[in-house]
Amino acid sequence: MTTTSSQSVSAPRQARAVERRAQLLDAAARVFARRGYERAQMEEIAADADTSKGGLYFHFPNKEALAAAVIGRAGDLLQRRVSAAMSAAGTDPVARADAALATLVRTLSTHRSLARVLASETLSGSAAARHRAGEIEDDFVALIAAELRTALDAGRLTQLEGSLDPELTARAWVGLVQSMLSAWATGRIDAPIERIYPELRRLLLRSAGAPLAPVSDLHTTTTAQNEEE
Amino acid sequence: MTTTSSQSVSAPRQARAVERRAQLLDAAARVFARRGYERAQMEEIAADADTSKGGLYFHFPNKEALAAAVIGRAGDLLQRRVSAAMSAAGTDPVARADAALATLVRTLSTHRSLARVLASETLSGSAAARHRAGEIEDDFVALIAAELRTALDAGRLTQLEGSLDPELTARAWVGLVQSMLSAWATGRIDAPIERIYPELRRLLLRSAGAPLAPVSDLHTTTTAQNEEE
DNA sequence: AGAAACCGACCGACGCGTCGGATTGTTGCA
DNA sequence: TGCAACAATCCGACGCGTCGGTCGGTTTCT
Repeated sequence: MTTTSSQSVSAPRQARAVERRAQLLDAAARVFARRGYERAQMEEIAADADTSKGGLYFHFPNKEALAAAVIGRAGDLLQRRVSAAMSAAGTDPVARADAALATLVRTLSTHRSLARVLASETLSGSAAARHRAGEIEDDFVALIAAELRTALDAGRLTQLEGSLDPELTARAWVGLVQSMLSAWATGRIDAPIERIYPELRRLLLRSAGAPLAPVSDLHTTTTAQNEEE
Repeated sequence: MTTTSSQSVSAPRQARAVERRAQLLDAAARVFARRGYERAQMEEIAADADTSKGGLYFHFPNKEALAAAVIGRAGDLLQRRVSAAMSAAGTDPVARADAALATLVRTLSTHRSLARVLASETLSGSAAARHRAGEIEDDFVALIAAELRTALDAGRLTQLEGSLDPELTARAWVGLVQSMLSAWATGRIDAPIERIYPELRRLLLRSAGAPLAPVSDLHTTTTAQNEEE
């Protein structure tokens, strides 16, 4: 679990500035999502936020920092939502992992652009953003891996043959969720996530030999929903 | 299954030119892999192939066509290898799907740069290349989905609850393989594929309720290996 | 000789980041 | 309440480096 907050460069004091900054980040997320880092132009981001290049550069020193701020904020949002959902899910490791995945999917599916940005920024994107995106992913992997490990120790997972590697399995779970969401966000899958998710969840749980319907599936986590954004 | 061959623009008659073209594609694949489409410079690709920009432009009309040719060739290679492996695997659908996945992993793992290019080009990359990459992925999904469907009809898959969706499952399998390979190709996973693959395979088969060790696992497919590249 | 293949200086568009100057909001004081 | 002085925020024309692509000329085959 790496550092959580990402106040980026300087903490703006004036309330107006904070709001503006958020608007700019929203616009940047949209443009990065539909164009990718390299093709996104500062000009277009500014226009998308109803401001000018100068105004944009007043809040962010350069394109790279802007991208880093976008994925940083996305990471913070996910972090908060997921950890809230996990603690709300109680102590059963399978239930906790389940809740984490469900929250991840639900959050990203309600923010298509974030899903796209996170997906693409891991490979292309500026160095800083790429690094941060990797960190976020690693955090999730660690989170899931921990739950899998305790589930394993508690004998909650059916072992068909030699026990599974929690790290690798966690990495696989996260990777699968990422790739499905990315396919969905780019329209390569057109079905609604409501139909996709249960199936995805079943595949994941079965892959690890976890009991199938222990707790929450899709709408259970009504916790920690009313935040900003 | 979309068109298979991709002779790109014009079929060069002179033998030397064919070879040169292949060298250029190799270099392009390397550079695209380590820089991504946008950051890759024609100059660097040319240098990497021990030629000049002019020489490069003699064989390819522009950057976009070059990228399309790179992923086109990768797609053809995969297509050939995989279909050979599948028919060598006999008629059992699970064995065939298993062989397809194994070949996919083995081929891409021996061509790190192709793995990277395919992974990133799907999201960023030129329009043509992106489209072609999507086609390749869709072809594989269709291939696997077909096997899953017949396996399902033949009752070869354990149904724990409501039967699975072959398309979605296939999409998930391919997505998972892609994301693991991409993580491996970029060094986010450092373990050798020999260690990763068996675990990955187990996860995949278990996720669909397929019998675990029916046939080939890693070294079985000694078929259709000696080709170009 | 003629064609195929190659070279690399050069051109031009494009996009990031700058900067001098507007515009808007805030504060202190009469 | 009116208003100057100051700060915060915003504007957009321009500078300038960076490539993709061109083209006249050279080298290497056949």
